[in-house]
Amino acid sequence: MNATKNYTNLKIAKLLRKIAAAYTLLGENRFKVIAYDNAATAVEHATSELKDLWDDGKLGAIPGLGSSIQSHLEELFKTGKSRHFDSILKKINPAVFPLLDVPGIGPKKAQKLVETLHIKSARSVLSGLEKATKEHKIAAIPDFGEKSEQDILEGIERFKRGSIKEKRMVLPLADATANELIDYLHQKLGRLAKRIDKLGSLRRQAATIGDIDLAIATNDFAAATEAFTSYPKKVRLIEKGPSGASLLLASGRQADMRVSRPDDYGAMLQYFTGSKYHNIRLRDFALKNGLSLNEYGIKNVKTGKLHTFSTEEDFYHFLCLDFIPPELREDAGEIDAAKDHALPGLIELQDVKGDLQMHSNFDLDTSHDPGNNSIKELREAGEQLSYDYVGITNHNPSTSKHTKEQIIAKLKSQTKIIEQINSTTKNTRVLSLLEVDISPDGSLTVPDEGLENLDACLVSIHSVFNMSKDQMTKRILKGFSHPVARILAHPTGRLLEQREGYELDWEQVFHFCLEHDKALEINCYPNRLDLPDVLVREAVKKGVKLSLGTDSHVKEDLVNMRYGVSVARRGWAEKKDIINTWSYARILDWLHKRI
DNA sequence: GCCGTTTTCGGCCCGACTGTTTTCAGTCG
Repeated sequence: MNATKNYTNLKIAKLLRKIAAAYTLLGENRFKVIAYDNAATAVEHATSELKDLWDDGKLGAIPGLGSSIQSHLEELFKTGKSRHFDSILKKINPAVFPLLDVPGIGPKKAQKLVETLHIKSARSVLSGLEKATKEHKIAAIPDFGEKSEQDILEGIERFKRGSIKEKRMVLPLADATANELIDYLHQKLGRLAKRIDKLGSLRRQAATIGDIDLAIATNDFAAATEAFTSYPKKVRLIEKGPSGASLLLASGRQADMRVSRPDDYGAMLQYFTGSKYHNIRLRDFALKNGLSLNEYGIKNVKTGKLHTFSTEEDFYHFLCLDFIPPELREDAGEIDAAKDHALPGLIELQDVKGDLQMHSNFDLDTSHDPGNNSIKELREAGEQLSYDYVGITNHNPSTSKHTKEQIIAKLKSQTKIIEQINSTTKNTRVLSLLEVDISPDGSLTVPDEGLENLDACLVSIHSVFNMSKDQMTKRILKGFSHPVARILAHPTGRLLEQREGYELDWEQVFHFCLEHDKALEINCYPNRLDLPDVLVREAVKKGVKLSLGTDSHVKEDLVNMRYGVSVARRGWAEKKDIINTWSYARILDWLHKRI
C-alpha cells in the first residue's frame, strides 16, 4: 500500500512525459511519442486520482490511456515500479530530464548539451550548463551558436526565477491587467481598432492564467503594433514582428498581442483562444470532412481553396457546428455536443439575483476575518447590482472567547438588526445566514439554540486540513448533515497558487447533496474559485445544486460574482443549476428547509 | 501506442519561428 501512495496524477503525468522524451531520443516511432504525450495530458486533465480509478477498475475511462500504458500503470500501483518504464529511462542520461523544463530546450538539444559537456547527474546539470554558457563553451557545439548560448542562459535564469516562484496569475488579476491594457489600446487606436479581444486561457476564463494574450482587428498593423509596444506600463519589449509583439509586464508575466485583418479575424480568434486540445480535436473532426483548419481560415483539402471568416460564429457554422462558448473549449465533449445541437445554455451574469456569501463588520467577535462594511452598506451595494437579496454570512463567534450563552446572545442581536433593515426596504433583502466552522470531529461550532433564528447556515473547513480523504469526508458530511446547514462553502479548501485542497470522496458528497437537497458553493473569491470547474461539471451532470458567493470582506468585492459565473460556465452550468437565479421567495423557502 | 457511424489497419493537427544553415531540425503554442 505504502509503495503506491505517492503516485499522484501530477507525478504520473511527469513520468509519462519523461518516457515520451526518452522515446524521442531512442528514435522511436514519433506517433508513439505523441501517444505518451497525449496520455500525460489526459492524466493532467483527469478529474479523479488515477490510483482511485484503478482501485475501482475504471482506469480505462481515461481517453488516451490504452491497454499498454494501463498495464504499466497497474504494475506501478501494485509494486511501486514499472519494469518497462525503468528499462526505458535507464537508457537515457538522467541529466537530460531537468533541462526539459528550461524554455527553448527540448529532448534533442538537452541530449546534445549533456553529452558534449559530459554532465552525468540530474542534480548538477543546471549549474553545469550555466557555467558552460558563461565560459562560452556552448557556441562551439555544432548546431549551436552565439545566440543559442545567450538564449540558454536566459532560459536558465527564467527557469530559476520560475522554479522559486512559478506563479500563474489568478483569473481576476489577469483579467484586470488585460482590461487596463485593452482600455489603453482603445484610447490610443480609436477607430483604427475594429475589435480588441482577449485570447487563450484568459478568454476561456480558466482559474489561473500564465501570459496575457490579446488580439487586435485592424487594417493598420503598424499603428497597432506601435501602440502596443509603447504601452507605458511595460517593463521591456521582448520581441516585435510584422503581425504581433510581446512585452514583459511588472508581474513578470508576458503580454502577447497579435494583429489580424477584420476579414479573417474570426479564424485567428478561434485559433489562439484554444485550448490546444480543443483545436486538435476540432482539426481531427474537420479533416474527416475534408477540411483543414489554420489561423487564417478553413481550407478545402481537395481544391486548396481557403475560406476566411470575420467572426468565430461563422467559422464554427461552416463546420456544421453550433458556436462553442470559449469557456467550454477544453476537449471535454463540447464538439460532439455542438454537432448534436446539445450544448448547454450557459448561465449568464444577469441571471444572478443575489449573492450568498459576504462578511460584515457586525460585532460577532468572529473566529476568522470580519468584513469592513456594515450590513446596511452591503445591502446597498447589493442594490446597486440590482440584486433581490444578499446573504450575510459572518463567521461564527469565536468559541474560545465566549460562553455558549454569549454566542447565542450575539447571534440574536444580529438577527434583530437584519430584521430591522429588512423592514425598511422591499428591494434588496438581507438573508440572515452564518458561515459556521466544522470542527475536526464533525460538530458545528455554534450551539443549536444559536442557529435557530437564522434563515440557514453555510458550513466550511477552516482548520486541521491534513486529514485523510476518508476522515475529511466523514467530518464534512457529519457537519453538513445538521438540518440548518444548507450550503457547503468553498468545498475543496484550495487556495490557488498557495495550497492544494483536501481530498474528498466526491461521489459520496454529491450523493449526500442530492439525497438531502443541499447545495455546494462556487466561491468567487479570486484565489479560491472553489468548487473548481471540473467538479462543477461533475456536480451538474448529477443534478447537484450550486450556489454562488463572493465571500466579500469589502463591499467593492461584490463584483467578483462574474468570476464565479465563469467557473459555473466552465462547468457547463445552466441557470437551473444555480440557486442564486431564484427569486427571493423561492430561495427563502429553500433555505428554510430542514432536512 | 491509441483509436474507430468511412477504419481492428492505417492513419495520427498545423503552422510559425529560430538559429544555423544553404534546405532543415527542433521547439513551441
